[in-house]
Amino acid sequence: MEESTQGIAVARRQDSATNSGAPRPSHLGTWDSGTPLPRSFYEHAPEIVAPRLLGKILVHRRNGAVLAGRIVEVEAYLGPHHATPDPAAHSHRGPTPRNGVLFGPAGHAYVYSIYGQYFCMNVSCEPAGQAGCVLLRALEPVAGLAAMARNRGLALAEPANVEFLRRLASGPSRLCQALGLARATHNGLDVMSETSALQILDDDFQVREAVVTPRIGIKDAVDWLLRFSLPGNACVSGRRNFTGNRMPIP
DNA sequence: CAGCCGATAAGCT
DNA sequence: GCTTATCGGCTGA
Repeated sequence: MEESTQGIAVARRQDSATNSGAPRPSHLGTWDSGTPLPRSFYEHAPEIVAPRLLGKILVHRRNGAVLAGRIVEVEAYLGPHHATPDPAAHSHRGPTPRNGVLFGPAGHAYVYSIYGQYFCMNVSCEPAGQAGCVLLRALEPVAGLAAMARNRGLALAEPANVEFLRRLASGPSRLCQALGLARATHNGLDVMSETSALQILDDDFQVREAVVTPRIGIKDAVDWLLRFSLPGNACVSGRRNFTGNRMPIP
């Protein structure tokens, strides 16, 4: 599989059987499995882990149902141990009841409520004691689209079109709503556990480059280049015209 | 399409 | 008391 050059990430695994290799959305492709990443994957600085998470699969299993999407947009938030502390990070004033998960071991979900009505999900990075994390900002849905639409209060579009896919999980709180994630049920879960309801899986989808831009919706450190997205992917949140540069995945 | 605005409550000072 | 890592609806161009 490869990253796409237009619109949506592309699954080529089945293309040879059905057409001449034209790009097609990966939700029509064959995502069916994958393996959790090792703990060591998460035990690096968030600005390294964040771009590496692009293309990985976030899976929520609930009552036999599988809701999943490919990660297409992330942001890094630096822990207070960093040389220049990150004023936009929840952890920047040290541990509190809310952000405790961030100071624990790497590879755990930090789910918090925001604006009284939404949730956002991060993955903790770095060894215990260091509170770097990666905010998951957008998915390209690959499984459980009908359930996601229901969770989001949207009408199911069949066959799925790009605008429908985009509305499902393009935004950090849309993502949580689509997958049914909440602080009470998912904060602190280990995303690399084989038995966890919430996992991040690697299915060998290859990503070579990321677009780098400033982070969204923050007031401090607005010029830090810590937002990473899949080049040209339609499910990335916000405006489609990026002014960011491309960088190789570290 | 870009920009503004209100909803709504946990979390922290 | 004040802020907030958002979203969706509305306005105006």
